Amino acid sequence: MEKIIRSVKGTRDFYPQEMAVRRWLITKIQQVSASFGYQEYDGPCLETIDLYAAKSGEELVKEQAFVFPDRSGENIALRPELTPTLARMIASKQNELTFPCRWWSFGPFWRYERPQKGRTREFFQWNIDLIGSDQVAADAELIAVAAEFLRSMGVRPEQAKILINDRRLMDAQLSQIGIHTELRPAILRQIDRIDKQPAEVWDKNTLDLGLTPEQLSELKSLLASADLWQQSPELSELFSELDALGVREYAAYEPKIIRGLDYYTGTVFEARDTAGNFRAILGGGHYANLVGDVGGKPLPGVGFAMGDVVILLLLESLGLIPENNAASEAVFVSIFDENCRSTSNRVAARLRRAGYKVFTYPGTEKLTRQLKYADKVGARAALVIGPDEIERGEVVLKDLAARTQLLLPEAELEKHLAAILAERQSL
RNA sequence: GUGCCUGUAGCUCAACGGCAGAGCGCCUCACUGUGGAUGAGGAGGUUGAGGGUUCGAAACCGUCCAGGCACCCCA
Repeated sequence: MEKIIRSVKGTRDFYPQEMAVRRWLITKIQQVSASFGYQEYDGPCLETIDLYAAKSGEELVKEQAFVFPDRSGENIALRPELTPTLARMIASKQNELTFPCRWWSFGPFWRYERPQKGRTREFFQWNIDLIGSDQVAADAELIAVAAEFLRSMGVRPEQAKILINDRRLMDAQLSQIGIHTELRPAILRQIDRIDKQPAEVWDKNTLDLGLTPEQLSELKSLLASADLWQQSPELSELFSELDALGVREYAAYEPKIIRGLDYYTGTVFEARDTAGNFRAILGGGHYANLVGDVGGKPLPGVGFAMGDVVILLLLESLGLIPENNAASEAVFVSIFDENCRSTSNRVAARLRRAGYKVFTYPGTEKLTRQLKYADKVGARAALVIGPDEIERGEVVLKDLAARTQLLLPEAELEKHLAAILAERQSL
């Protein structure tokens, strides 16, 4: 093995094959976002550490952000999430924007974490937010966006579900059990990890937080209550909205969903594969005041984020990633010999101007090699233009997939090419 | 940051203290003005790195690097 300088831990190389998949994912995200009237935006990848100081979970910034001093000594962070940037962008134009804003973004993020399945140090994330509305309808809309996205990827409701809860409901329920206000945040965090710890360990840890055995028992029956949402007017309305939006089948109530980030104040949700093979596909919720820490008038909203890693793992496991190959609709023009090169180039140029994707061979190696090359890179069609064809003004058009070929006048080339490529479209 | 598992040819893996191998892929040829196939040859490894134990290490031991699994946290 030669000494090759290693890539940075937790980063991924996107070769054309992987890049085509990423491009496909971005296209789907763009289409779904636009179909709900959302506009694309982006912020810088570099931010001052101060932006994150007051917001986010503390651990997210202190332990999971890539932070380094720039040449002037200022501490710069590679953005670990987009929400603080969004808050700043909204706050600084708060008086000129028209609310509610519907914004989405897709870009790279970095977190200094231990890489493992579904988690890398550099990842791409779709962020989408509806800002400036406190209505249940806004929460429902974002969940519908998530559901329609899953649908557009070919993921069926029995394969992945959006699990929904409401922090206000949980808070009220904890209060009813008699859990004191100061204790509730810790209990909520504990609820969030109930499926990650063995039952006895979780019980013990929960008791250690200060619950009585009776409260623990009540808490556990609370978390097993699939009908709890019916006690929440907001959730009742939410599920009814989801029904009208045609995405009810993707949604499910789940009292264990809390979400880690502090700024969620109402509806919280995350999408998970029903087989339980992967971590959360996406997560989000309702916040009471996006711009609270950045200054500006209180502004509620709802949004979610989806990383590229888990969704691609899921799609891969479900066989839902299409074959993507940039060359698959391209035409290969072979170069028979030096004397024929100019004719081949002329034909190639003409086809490009007609809108086809056309590539040639750099040298004049024998046809076997050239056609093998065309086949391996996945070209859809190939042309052979030798001395005999040139003399008669003809070309040989090969359908590489069908393994057939036609000898035809050069003038009829476009007509036949269009037929071959149309045939591919219909597959 | 903590614990556990793994690292052998381009890829997937075998060899488990005694000569480092297979399948696939790659290259050449049969092949002539024609790509899936078939056949015949061929190239390719300091066994992740650098130490130790041993007559002898891919294998055993500790260190580092990387990947995976769980925790933490989260997309």
